[in-house]
Amino acid sequence: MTANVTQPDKPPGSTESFNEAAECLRILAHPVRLRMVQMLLHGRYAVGQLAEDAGIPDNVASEHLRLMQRCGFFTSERQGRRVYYQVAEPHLQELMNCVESRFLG
Amino acid sequence: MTANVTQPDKPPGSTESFNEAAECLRILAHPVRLRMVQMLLHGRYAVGQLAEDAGIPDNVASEHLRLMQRCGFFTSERQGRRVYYQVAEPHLQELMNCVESRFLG
DNA sequence: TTGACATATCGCGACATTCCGATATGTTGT
DNA sequence: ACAACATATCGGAATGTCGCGATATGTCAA
Repeated sequence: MTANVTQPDKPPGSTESFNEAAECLRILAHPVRLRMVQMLLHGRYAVGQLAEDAGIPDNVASEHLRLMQRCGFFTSERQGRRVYYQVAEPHLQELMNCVESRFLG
Repeated sequence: MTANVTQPDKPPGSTESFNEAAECLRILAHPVRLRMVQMLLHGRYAVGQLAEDAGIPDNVASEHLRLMQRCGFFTSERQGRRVYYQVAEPHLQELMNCVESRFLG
């Protein structure tokens, strides 16, 4: 038995779990996408509204939203000409709280 | 006054703040770096130990650690031939809790 | 000083991300 | 049908990221 006195307890977590977590954080790690998440946690917005708020063209906003939809963050719902996005991942609220308390509080 | 009934309250946050937050999350958004943060939140480790734990060469580990040091996550302290890193950003614990509760719980 | 160990740095190729213009699809009103 | 609007998709260019090998720096023991 090799007694390692200094560090006996390594925290658990599989490689696969860290890959998932990292991929999820990578999606979140963009200023425009962060803002969109924050907006959609507070209300109901369509693509054009989010684009205007972020100061970017509509197609770019659409690409960001599609990316976040594909990884499960959002769902979308068409209503007339507009497409409204909404938060689908419950942990986004908690994560955003951490981010806000560090950078916006 | 233009009354927008559906969305009267946009959440606050400057562009600069979102840039900072996104940059910080981008650093965190890597499986090896996530694991290193988790390890260093639980104990005291040197470069070689973290490299072995993650299954990567020492120089690659050193690069990841340097990156996280430059953005304020860690500080380092030489002790003999080894260099020990430690957490310097207090919000890392809270952020890691969020990540763990979502992906490792 | 020499050799072995531990960490850090550099240059480079492979790959991913981001944004843009152009174009396509879907919706509404006339 | 058509035109105007809203969103989505595609190709490509610029930029960034990642991991590697090679090499440099720092430390200890003999």
